[in-house]
Amino acid sequence: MPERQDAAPRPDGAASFSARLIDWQRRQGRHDLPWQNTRDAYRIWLSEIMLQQTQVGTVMPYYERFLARFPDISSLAAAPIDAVMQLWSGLGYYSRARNLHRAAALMVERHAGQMPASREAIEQLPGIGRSTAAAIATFAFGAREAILDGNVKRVLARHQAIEGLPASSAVLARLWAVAETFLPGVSRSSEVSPASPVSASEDLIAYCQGLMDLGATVCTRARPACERCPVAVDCEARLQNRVHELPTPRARRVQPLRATSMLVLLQGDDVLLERRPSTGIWGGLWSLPELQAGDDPVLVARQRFGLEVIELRPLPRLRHGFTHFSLDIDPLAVRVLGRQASLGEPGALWLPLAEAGSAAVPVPVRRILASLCAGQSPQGALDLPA
DNA sequence: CATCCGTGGCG
DNA sequence: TCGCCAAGGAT
Repeated sequence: MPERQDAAPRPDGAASFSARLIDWQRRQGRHDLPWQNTRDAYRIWLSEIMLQQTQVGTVMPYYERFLARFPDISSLAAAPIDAVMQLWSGLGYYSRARNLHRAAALMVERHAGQMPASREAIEQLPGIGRSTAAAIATFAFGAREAILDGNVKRVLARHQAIEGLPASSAVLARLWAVAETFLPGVSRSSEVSPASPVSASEDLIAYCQGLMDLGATVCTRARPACERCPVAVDCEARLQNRVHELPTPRARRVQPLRATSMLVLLQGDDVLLERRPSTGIWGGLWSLPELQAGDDPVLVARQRFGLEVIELRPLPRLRHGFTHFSLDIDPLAVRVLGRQASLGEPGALWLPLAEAGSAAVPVPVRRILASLCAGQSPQGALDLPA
């Protein structure tokens, strides 16, 4: 199987896919994102993890905060997990943060606190799959590795007119094969700019970045700008007038609606948070105790937490959307006494209401706490709008 | 291999 | 308002 089918100039005189993409990236690509213009494997790794299933604009403030608090692998490895989760709170997919923390510790233990340099070794770390490992190896070490994220899948599926669900194994295998075939050749830098040859690793970095930039800014899902695309002349989807139908969209399904009730247990200025299990939704985050349908909040407060209820007030319902279901949350503010009875209970924590919203909590809990904080009276009564 | 895991932006 | 999904990986 020819590894570099595309590396040579095409018979029709057009430059290769990679040469056109590299040239485009240098002229039209993104060059000033916070995680660019560095070869620091830690910074690149952190950005790649945050950017998984998350858009650039969302990531930026989280990235800056995280880097300021944990500037390198060893500081991250030494941090308590709650400090890591707190900086991830609101970003979603919280297993990414737990795996990041685990991987940092593994690198301290096994790799002298350094990111290993090969794609294969990087891929052994938790939370890092083939594509993320390839991106880190490329950007940090100038490796020649194919990436295949959502942007690249869309670009390649269109350019090669590959039908079928990109998540299916057959289509995925074809996309990986194309991604490898299109990699720049080992010594083709002179093709791009003969007057000022650049190193092969710089070409590889520009190619990798260019694939993602093209998907993010030109070959977008809706309304792609084919007139600005450097590989439009031989894009099969465009030639067949099928750009809008590729890649094949996922079959949609009805999203279930679930419901829960959350207890906001208040004593003095403090609210009770519970640590969620490390698996499942909001894994490892702190949250409000949940009430099963039909549970009596007075009994739950007494039996589960040893607290006596003084006052109850339902708060407005929130609907929170996830990728695969929606959740209606009915918060119930409860003023209680008897807090010492629950001291020492593992996985429970009293925090000042004003601070709890900035702890490692999921977004809807932060919203509940914020609304309560805004309506809190100095005496500590549940002074809330009816 | 299909499902699960968050949140926010956008058409 | 609502469906879609974004620099994916683990199970």
